Amino acid sequence: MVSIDEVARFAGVSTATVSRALSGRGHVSDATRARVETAAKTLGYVVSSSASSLASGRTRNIGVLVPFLDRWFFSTVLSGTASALMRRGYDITLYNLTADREQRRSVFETFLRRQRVDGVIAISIELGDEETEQLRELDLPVIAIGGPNPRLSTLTVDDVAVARLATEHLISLGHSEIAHIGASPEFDIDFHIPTHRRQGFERTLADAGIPPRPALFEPADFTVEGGFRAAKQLLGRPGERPTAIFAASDEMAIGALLAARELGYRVPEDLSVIGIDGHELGEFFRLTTVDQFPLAQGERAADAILDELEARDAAIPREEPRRLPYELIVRATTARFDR
Amino acid sequence: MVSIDEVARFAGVSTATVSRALSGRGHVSDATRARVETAAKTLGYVVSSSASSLASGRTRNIGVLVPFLDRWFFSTVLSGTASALMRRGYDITLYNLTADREQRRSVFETFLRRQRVDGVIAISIELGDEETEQLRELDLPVIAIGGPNPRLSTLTVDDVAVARLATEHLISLGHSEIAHIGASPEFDIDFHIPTHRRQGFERTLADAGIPPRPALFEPADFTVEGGFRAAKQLLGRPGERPTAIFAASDEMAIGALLAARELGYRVPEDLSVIGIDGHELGEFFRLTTVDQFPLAQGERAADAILDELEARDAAIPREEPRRLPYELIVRATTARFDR
DNA sequence: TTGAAAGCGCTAACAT
DNA sequence: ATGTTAGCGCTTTCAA
Repeated sequence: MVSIDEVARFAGVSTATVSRALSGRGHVSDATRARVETAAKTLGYVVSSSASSLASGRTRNIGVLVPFLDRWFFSTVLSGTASALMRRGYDITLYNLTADREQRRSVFETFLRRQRVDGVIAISIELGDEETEQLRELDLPVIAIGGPNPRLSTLTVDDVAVARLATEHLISLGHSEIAHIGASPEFDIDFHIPTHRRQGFERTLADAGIPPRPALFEPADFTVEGGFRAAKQLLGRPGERPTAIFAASDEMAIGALLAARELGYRVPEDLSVIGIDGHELGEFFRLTTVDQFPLAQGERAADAILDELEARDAAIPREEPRRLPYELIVRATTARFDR
Repeated sequence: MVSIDEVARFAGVSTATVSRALSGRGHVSDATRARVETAAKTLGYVVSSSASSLASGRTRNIGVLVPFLDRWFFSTVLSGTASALMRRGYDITLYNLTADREQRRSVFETFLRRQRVDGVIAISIELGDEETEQLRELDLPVIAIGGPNPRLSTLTVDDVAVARLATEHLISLGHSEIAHIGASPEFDIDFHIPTHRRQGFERTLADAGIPPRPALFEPADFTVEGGFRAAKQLLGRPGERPTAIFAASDEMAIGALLAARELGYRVPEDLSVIGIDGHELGEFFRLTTVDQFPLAQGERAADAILDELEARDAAIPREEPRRLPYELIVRATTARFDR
């Protein structure tokens, strides 16, 4: 492996100058910089990250925490983060927080403390108090997507408002028998997003003067299959039959669509279906949804953390949770209901 | 950040002993080791990865190359890799090779050469000759999933045999009008997997004495939507109508299933459908498939590279491509065809 | 089994 | 604008 000394010798300068020329920190004359760059290129020199990190305290590496790698939403956010970080020359070290408590502890207690990263992005992780504290103690910039968590800088989509928008869309089309597939109240404690969506739904109904109908709520696990099963229950039960289903994720909405078809419902003539997320299959299924632009969320988080890193001297403002955009995308699974 | 000196002082030993006790390299008496461990724990000491890497030349970090982060197959393999590496105390640095040629070059020329990783796992990447060479020049263990590439250690599933198995399944059920949705021959140059699958299909038909029917081949892009469109073509065209469809991926097979339903075909009574991969939705759609266990593939790659790293002294055998297992999973989308 | 000390390859003061 | 040099925090000989 060619080292900085060889480059210095080749270019006829000191190692300090090589370092300055290549890193862009400190002043180097254009002529010298050119010589150094040529030398580095011809010798095939690339800085050793460990030596550089040890000396400078910067790693050019961001740790990214994800709860799942193999679910569409998370891998899409991650994809956005990865490309944005790479564009700016940063590496990304991936920590997949599994259900295994012990392994999860080790991420916070050991992995993240090895001084391998300059900052941390937590993608839609429900952090415990202790974990939040451990993150803060790293004394590194941290950006969390999700939350809001008052103790951390967060990028947050207003899930209550998102659900409100979806619900209002259905109400404005004339629906009042609206079913909801989402989180059951028991989950409230450690998974807030679905709960917020359910709250947005319920409040919007209340605001519109539509009485709550417990029978039109069905819990599910955010998978296609879960949505399918929930919709079968909702549509198959004798008695109160919804004219619209609001699923708390697109994957569940797709499951509901499939269930409706199997039961002989025409969508949207007999039944309207709306989801949340902006899933890649939404277009294919002509699904009406509230898009939350997950790819862009990942990119934003990357940009936010790098901005924070590069403005490290300026007083770090204790930030309000930054709001993430969302948008109603009306496709072909929702329509007017004429009673 | 507490350093090794503080631990040494606290435990009343030298830094060398702390290093030995904590890393497990070299001999330390049990009593001393216990003292050091206590000291480290009470002080909250965690070794600095850059200092350790610089001094030892080992990073405890594996670079993982993936072509896509947001496609089910790749993120599932990655998930397996990530959990296996983490279990063994290794970090993982993620390199997402995008379509951007320039960015892709920079991964090989810069990112991977920063001495940040002890080894590289390449997940289903079609590597160019130059890229293969650059990987070899890193002088690091490299494991590629896919290939086979004679210049690299690979874990390879025999795609020709996989396709043969799927095809034989259909033939054994009495089908002879079998359509294939897969890669068009033009892709042959830089994406081998679908091509191998097509070859396995064609050879098996030939071996069974079934004449090739160009009209029963339809190219698609490995997405649900692509499979849907291809199946619509296949099933909607007047004239030769297949009794079975073999899709080169489960996602395309699911698309085909949806298309068949829309056109009023009953599956499997009127049409059999088989895919490849072992997609998580396969169970839900009752899809017959040839599972290639992507999660396990990722774990295997992780184990393989760590084994190679930890046996670094032993002569590194230039290996045969190691074969990955696959298995026919018969569910409910295939059935006998009685003419 | 343990300690002393020489690096590992850089960066950043400090000088010039 | 450039060079000299003292670390950065470990690991690993080498000696004891």
